[in-house]
Amino acid sequence: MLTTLQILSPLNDKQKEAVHYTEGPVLVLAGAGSGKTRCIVHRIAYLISCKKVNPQNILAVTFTNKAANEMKERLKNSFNISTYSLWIGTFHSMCARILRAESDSYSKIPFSSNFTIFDANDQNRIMKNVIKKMNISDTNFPPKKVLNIISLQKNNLVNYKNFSPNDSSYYSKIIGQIFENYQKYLLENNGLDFDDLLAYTVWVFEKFPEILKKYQEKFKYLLIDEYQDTNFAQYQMTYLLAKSHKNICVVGDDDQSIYGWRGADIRNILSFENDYKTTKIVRMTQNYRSPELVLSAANELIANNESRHKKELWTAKGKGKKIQLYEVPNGKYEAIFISKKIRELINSGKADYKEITIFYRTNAQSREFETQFLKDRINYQIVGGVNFYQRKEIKDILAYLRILANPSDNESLLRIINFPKRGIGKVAQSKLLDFASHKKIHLYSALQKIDKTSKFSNSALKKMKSFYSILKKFSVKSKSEPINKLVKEIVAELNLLDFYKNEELIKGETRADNIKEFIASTEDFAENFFEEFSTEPKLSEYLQNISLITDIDRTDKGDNVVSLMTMHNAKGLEFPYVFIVGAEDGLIPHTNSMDSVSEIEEERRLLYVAMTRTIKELTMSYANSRRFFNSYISNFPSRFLDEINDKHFEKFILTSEFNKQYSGDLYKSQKRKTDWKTAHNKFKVGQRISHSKFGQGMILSIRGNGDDAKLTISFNNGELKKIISSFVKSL
DNA sequence: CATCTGCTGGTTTTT
DNA sequence: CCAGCAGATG
Repeated sequence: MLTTLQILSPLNDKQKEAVHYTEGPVLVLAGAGSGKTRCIVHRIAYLISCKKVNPQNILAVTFTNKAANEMKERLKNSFNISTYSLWIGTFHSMCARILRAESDSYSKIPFSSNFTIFDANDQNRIMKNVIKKMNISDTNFPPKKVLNIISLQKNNLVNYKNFSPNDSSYYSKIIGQIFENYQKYLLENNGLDFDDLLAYTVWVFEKFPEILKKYQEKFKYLLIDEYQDTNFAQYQMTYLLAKSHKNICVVGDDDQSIYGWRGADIRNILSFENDYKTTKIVRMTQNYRSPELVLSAANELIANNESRHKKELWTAKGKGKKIQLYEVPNGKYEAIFISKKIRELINSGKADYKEITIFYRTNAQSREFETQFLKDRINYQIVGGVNFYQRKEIKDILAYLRILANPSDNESLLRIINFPKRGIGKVAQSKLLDFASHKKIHLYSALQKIDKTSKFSNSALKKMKSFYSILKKFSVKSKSEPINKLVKEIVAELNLLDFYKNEELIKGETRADNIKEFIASTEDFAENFFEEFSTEPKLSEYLQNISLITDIDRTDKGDNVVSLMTMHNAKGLEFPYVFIVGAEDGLIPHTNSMDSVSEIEEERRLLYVAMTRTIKELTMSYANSRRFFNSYISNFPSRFLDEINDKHFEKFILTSEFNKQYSGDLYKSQKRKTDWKTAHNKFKVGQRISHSKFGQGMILSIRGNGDDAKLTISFNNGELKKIISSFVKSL
């Protein structure tokens, strides 16, 4: 146990205040690099060591599982605190845990504790089927768009029963019906999507006061990190938990709110003091991370936002180097020259791979860097992007595991009923589906119950029986054997490694490698689990942990590599050498996020977040031309660059040098005719319009500027069309 | 019933 | 440019 002095002395006055003030509501407005994480860790240590608070009475919510793990490590290593009974995790993981704990004790909760968590891929598949079954066209109701709408509803605690859009259009009515069918399908599968984890937890708290009371009493001290990125469901959840004791400490920075599009509401942090009358506010404005030139550039940029708490970060660090700003001819050359710069940093001994990072706005931008880095032998790693656990070969194995844990999970069963190929094709599958729905049972038990009286051919019957017996065998093993052993046996029994070796050479090989890595990861998991709980993890323990793990959480291997990631994934991280690429109008701010002030402001915050990750040197670049599918587009430098005084930059133009090397092809692109300063859209998303031929409708999205803008419109007759803006009149 | 092929459409950001 | 998918073929 450490003394109060030992915990507080490394902190500055503001940080001390935030740690010290443990009773009642506290709002910590912590600017970028001001020691936010440190503050939370020390506060937890202070509560446990000095205030003698039982660790099981503390709940700390972080934005990623990675952040949670880092906090646990720091508590263990720096303060010798056991994190065994401490709840530290994301909202989603905490909700999953609560729902698994409570759902079996209450028959009114419409799912049971072994529920499957469906990820974005599953959601897509499911939504496609729902729409198909309803006999509506998926061009009028694109699954992803519909899912997006439903997601926002759920985050605002709207379910299909109380879904009542303010317009009574055909479009909205159908959305309501899709919502209902989708949700019912999830529950039939005993499955939840990400948003359900939040929404059902709030629902449970409100519906069963005794459950709420239990958690209110358990979590006497709440800490919420990144509060600026909470949505209404998360807001309501914390409000309910804090209601009785009000020992709630939220930490955040309105300037770093970058998830508005996901339902996050910046007002949650801006109006915290109104929600809790006796709020103690701590403002932390000293930045310990960035050199002065970088910080003041970021300050200047963010000062252009209207809706924010006014504040200016300062640093005691030296001036540092100017931001290097490069104009390059195109995306390919951007990668070539950055690769060169990185090579120089490494060879000169100035930096190690792991001290360098590249931030971009869209995942697609990573490709050019990957190819170039492979050529130049620069070790790199993509953080985020296509999730390891979402790869086909991994999801197939996971589907086996899921069906064993949750026999109602038809979705997973259908995924593997004919994988690897065992001769159960479309026809047999649809017969099985009919049989199951007729008997009102799920597919797994349908497999068990089919017999000669049902209309299956003898051979189909035999194949399905044998599939059932395989599952049955695994199922028995899953109850006694640890997860790592089970996975190994499944892979062996299905002969997956050989299967992939026979596939196309490169693809098959990486797939086989991924499976091996997956097996290794289950072994790691089992080992860690045993260390912590002194017992071997079974299937259910594994699935509960794995379903919410994302790639960002997995990157802790400490490899010495350059990190590539989106600006969104950069949140909470820091690197000595930062490269921000694609600083262009159209990328940041993104074309799809530039038709309202609030969208532009969020884009500005995103760039602000990216810039303030810098510990030593910041380099930015923009390209004149960029590959877009199979054509080229020309972008202007980001308007945000104009908002920063030139004295912060050292500018380079690489165009002329480049023209000599690469003439021809790459320069066929035409310059965009409109200047962003004058370009504007007369239409807004959500606006109602009319068209001479198709009648009235509502704008769902806008692409491009001015009269050339392409509008996606849902017309009242149910059709979805893409129309050039000049053919449309506002109502 | 499985496999092959040619077409389409998708790129904003993610727990 | 590429993955995923519908429809034709063996």
